Amino acid sequence: MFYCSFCQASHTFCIQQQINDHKPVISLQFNEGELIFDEEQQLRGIYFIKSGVCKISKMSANGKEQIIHFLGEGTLLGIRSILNEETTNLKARALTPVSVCFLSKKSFFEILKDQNFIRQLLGTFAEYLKATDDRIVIMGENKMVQRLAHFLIKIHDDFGEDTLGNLKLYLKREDMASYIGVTIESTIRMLKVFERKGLILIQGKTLKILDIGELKNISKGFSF
Amino acid sequence: MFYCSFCQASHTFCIQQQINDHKPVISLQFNEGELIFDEEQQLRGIYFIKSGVCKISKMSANGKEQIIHFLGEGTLLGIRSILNEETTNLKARALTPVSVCFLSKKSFFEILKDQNFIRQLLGTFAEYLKATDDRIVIMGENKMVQRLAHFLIKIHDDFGEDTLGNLKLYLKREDMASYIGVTIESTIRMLKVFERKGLILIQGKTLKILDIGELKNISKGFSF
DNA sequence: CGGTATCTTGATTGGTATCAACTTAAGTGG
DNA sequence: CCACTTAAGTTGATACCAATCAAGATACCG
Repeated sequence: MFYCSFCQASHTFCIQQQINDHKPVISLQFNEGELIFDEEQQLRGIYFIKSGVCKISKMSANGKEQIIHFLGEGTLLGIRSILNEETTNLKARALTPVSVCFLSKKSFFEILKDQNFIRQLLGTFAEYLKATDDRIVIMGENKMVQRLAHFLIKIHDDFGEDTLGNLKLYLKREDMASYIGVTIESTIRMLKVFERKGLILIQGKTLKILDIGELKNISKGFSF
Repeated sequence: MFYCSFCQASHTFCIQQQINDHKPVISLQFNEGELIFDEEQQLRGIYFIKSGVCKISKMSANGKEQIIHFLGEGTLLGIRSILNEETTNLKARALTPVSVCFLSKKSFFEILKDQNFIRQLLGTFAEYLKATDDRIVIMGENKMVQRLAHFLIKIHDDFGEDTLGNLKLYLKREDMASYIGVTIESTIRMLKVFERKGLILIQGKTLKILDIGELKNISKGFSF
């Protein structure tokens, strides 16, 4: 969690506070796998994730889905298109049950009058932009080993472990593949390699990180 | 050029106007190849490109340079790090002679009090974010033909042609390679293929687009 | 004019995509 | 609860694209 350079509180807290102070706020629930919004869609407002995880993706020219980010609680969705009065450029789908606040366009522009809020928003955008720049660099890595290692670390850091030490966020092989930009088959094969090397443990659907240090080395291009 | 949803003028114009209205504005010149700022640097302010083109890049884990964007006039540099009070996450280098306005951090935060400016800035950020999302998707394309075709179209659209119909922006093979995420050798080879197919014309340093329609098809994954 | 940066070409290796088949798991309705 | 259907995961064989290594050509600059 990062802290707002203007108000010294964490962004998540601030933004949520602002949104809550502004009525009406509509609460919405999405089931696992449900579509929050699609590409090229006209939104009526923005979404603030209260809990759950969703994947943000975009269809590539060849019809493959490229996952841009996995986003969890405290994230705003749909702002870009609302701000620019455009249709969405990305698709958002719930990976777990997701609970959001929906804020109408009108209410959003109302909050936007608040000097403090708008500055927080700029800070949030800036953070998001940094993360997105990093994604470009990672996608430019020519070896998938590195990208897979990076992905595992990211999921571990962002969403943590359950009580048994397994990754809390379960992802299909398909989604892993879409995120790192390779085929499902290659993903499976490389996961097996990681398992054989004692870096991870695969038990059915669950995945456990065993040697995060070595994974970090791999993601940096060392050894292998 | 896109138009501001708030003030109906083009962003470039508006932002420049705002900056000019705010003294002191320091004008700086950078020669071709000169570094504007490096990664992990502490900036004292932001830069507004008045003319010229620069490349924004980041070192990947394996020590290769990944070019994120080529940015021309009307672009703001360094805002992300100033807003978040962090060091830069990217490197900016002049590709042509570049003329910028430098605006101190203090002056920037002064302008930031202007409700209108801050909204324009949000709009600009949003646009930039969209472009960056697209970059991720393109880097995820597994075939370099598509990425090269896309790159050529982009340089053509963003920076145009000279009076002879050649691409106005000259780029080294190295920079093309860094942008599309492949080796220099592969870039050269694929350019030759494009030339043999009559899509482009290579004359020494200059490059001319002959069949932009077919390049667009290739970038979308058709044929080839 | 010599030295350095950039560009180019060839041969080889290796990583991933692709295709095809199969296994396992998860629903679903009778 | 079982038979059926579909989704997800897995494995192997093969082809192809791009990286790598090595060498040379060309342009550029002091």
